Amino acid sequence: MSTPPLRKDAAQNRQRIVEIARRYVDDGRPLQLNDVARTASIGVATVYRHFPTPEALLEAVALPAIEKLVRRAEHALTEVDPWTALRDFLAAAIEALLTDPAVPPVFAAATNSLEHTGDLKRGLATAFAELLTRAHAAGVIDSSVTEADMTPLMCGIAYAANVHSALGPTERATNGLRYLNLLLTGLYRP
Amino acid sequence: MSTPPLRKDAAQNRQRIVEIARRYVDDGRPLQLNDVARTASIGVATVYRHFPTPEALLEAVALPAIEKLVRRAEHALTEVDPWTALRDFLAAAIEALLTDPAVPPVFAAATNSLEHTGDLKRGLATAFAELLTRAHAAGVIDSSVTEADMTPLMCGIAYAANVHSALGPTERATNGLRYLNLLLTGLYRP
DNA sequence: CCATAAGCGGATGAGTCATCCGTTTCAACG
DNA sequence: CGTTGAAACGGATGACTCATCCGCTTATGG
Repeated sequence: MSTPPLRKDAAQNRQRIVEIARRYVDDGRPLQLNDVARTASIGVATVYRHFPTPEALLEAVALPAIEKLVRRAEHALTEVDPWTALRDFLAAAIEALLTDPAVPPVFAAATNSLEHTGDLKRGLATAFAELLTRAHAAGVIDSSVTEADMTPLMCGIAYAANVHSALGPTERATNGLRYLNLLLTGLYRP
Repeated sequence: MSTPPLRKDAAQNRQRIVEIARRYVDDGRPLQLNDVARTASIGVATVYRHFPTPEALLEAVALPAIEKLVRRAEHALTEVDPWTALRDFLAAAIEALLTDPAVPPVFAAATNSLEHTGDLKRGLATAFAELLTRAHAAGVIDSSVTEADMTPLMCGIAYAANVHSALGPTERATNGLRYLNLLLTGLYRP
């Protein structure tokens, strides 16, 4: 599975493509590979070689945000109170989903369909599972909720916050956190 | 605003188009107007004349389900206990969203962009508002939740239940109701 | 039965997508 | 250094989707 390191020019092109793609995502423009290639003044084939599909490119764009979230998860695992740990991590996840438009599709995609972020997402799932196990053991959350529910629920909250396309980023973030609080209230068992 | 009645052949074609489109939706095939036209053995232009965009066609497909939900809302308004009324109606909404794949996009779309279901959706919003007002007055739900939150939250739950594309319809419905219950627990103020 | 407006259909041009293959560039090695 | 082969490049191209336009057909009501 080990890939030989990219040639210098290839690495440069790859990075440039991701940078351009990031702008597309931030501006809400559709991520069309031909279009990205033209903007980057790079041959279409080069773009397709690096990223066979728009999803693959989007993954690369979302990578830093996902990595950051993984670090947050690791940090959450050092928190002693299971409820606080879970709550803080979920808030971080919602923040990532609402802050970076590249994140939700990657988060929602099936893990095994992902080339670049598959491992990271599996890591997140493990962290989720651990946080949930602790919370269950402490008896602070609804016992019927499993790890398999968490990603969908987070995506659902982010989706709900984004449905009002008229709202600005700030209101959407606020709504996302409000919705998360409703869910947390529903989960909590004092 | 009153439209003269359609000519007989036109009405027939329209109905046929919607029927074919319904199959597409049920099978999860993308609703491409050219494609629908060919399947229906009807000229492309005819389809475009009746439904300028795929969204418009989807609306027509979703119409019966939305009408049914409106009737449910009216029924809920006759229930005396505000909490029961709200809960039952929300369950009906989730059921509609999860049962009919045509419903979620229509539900999530901005009301004012809709040709056929705009009035119905406004009616639903009014019913929602009334149910919420009663629940607030009775002090049984979180006071910060407004009518504007309800549609997004319902869409979010439906979305969460559908993220696991691997699951069958039954499991998805079950999960949707579980998620709704979590939300309801979070909303409830005893 | 006729006139006419409403409706029909499919050919077509604009636009997007992704592949193929001849050319160029990098980097390892003598 | 110069050579060489593999790696990477690029853009022309054919397949495909989209939606419009306009000449033809059919329902309807007088």
